[in-house]
Amino acid sequence: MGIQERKEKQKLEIRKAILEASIKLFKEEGFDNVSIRKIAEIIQYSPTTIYLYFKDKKEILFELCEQGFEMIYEFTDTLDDIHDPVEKLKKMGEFYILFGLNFPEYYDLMLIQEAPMIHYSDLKLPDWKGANKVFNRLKEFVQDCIDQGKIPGENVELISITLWSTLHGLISLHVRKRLEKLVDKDSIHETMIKSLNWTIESLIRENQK
Amino acid sequence: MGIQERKEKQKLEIRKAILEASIKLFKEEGFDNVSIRKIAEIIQYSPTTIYLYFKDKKEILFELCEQGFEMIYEFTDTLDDIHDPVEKLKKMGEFYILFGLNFPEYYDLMLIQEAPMIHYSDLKLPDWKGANKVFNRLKEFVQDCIDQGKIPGENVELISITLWSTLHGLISLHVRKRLEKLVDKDSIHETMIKSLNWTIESLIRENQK
DNA sequence: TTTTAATTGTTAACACTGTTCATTAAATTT
DNA sequence: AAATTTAATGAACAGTGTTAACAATTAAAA
Repeated sequence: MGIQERKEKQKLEIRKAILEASIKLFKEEGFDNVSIRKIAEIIQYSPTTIYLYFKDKKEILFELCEQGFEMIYEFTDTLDDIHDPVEKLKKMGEFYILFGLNFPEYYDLMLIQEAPMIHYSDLKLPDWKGANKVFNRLKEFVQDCIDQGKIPGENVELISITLWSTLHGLISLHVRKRLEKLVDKDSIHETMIKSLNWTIESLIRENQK
Repeated sequence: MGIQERKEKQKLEIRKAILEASIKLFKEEGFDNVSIRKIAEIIQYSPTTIYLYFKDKKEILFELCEQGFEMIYEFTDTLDDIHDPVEKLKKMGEFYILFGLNFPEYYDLMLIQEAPMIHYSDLKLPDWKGANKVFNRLKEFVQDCIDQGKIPGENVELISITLWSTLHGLISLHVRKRLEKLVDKDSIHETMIKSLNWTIESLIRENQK
């Protein structure tokens, strides 16, 4: 089955080339410039060829998302040094905020754009793999806080999702150009950090009453 | 200046017709079907005529947004009966959640879509008028809570924005098809309500320590 | 009242988009 | 060498927002 193998390999290589071209376009020219025709031009194939390797554009965007979540997930590994779980939580939140502020287009694609999610429901993939990896990390950290008696642990899931929602709310308001209408433009990062700290602190204080 | 007046009136009428056609399309056929050509067909003018009354499509979308915020704002008036400011806050949050769940496309346009906000930065309008009206109401309620000693009042702005962000985070995750990947599909509303209550309760409890 | 000027509306076109279908070229199997 | 499967493509579809050039209508000035 040497020929079959080589063929599979070639197929994967073209897939890879398509993805790399997409990422290049995405990073250098922005989301709006990731078009099938432009990808095709980079890899020197006709636009229709892309449809032999990906079901549609959404499937390509989905792969870009996964890459983004991997970036966040990899960061969480660097938090192993910190022993205080509350500090871990804060650092994770701070990184998440910085990710949103520094790579707004990635954040947009990963958590706001509808297209990549429609792909999921089509193929019924293991649901939102990359995001779930990150979310599970968050839940671990919250659980650690509970285990060490730092915060009251009634509902890990709810606490985690509320924490995430707060940051996602702020970041997505910013990414989609709304936060600067409510908050001074120069204090957006500060506001997010304050909001994060205030939320976590109130969790802790509640436990200390 | 009778002629001028009549002309202005006619101009406003066509503007109104364009907006009404847009709203009709938006409500009946969804956001994707609000196109300049379709609007033109409804009002029986050529597509280019629309550009005599609106700078671009974004300006039309902006008007739809304002209409949506007015819907929310009008609801806040019905909260005058409630005297407990905490209850007011909760009811406002509950309504906001229902708005997001019942009119996801409106919510999307008002708080997620980029297009209507780009219009703002172009014309430097009084910033995000409708949304600010609603946000000010929220701040009033939070201030009431502080004044009546229900919650600690260090930073009204920060508390308000954090509360809003939490709900916006949840709703926008839902509207953009992410929440169902983290939470059981049937308990989305429940999760939102729990998250809202938990956030407000922790605010109150913090004060009672 | 006639001519000039300004406003209002339209047609055609541009430069795109994602996607599909029929057709051709290449590689593999019989 | 012929038949068959696989890979790749060109042309086209049906749409998008927007603009420039042109025609028609209306108002103002001569």
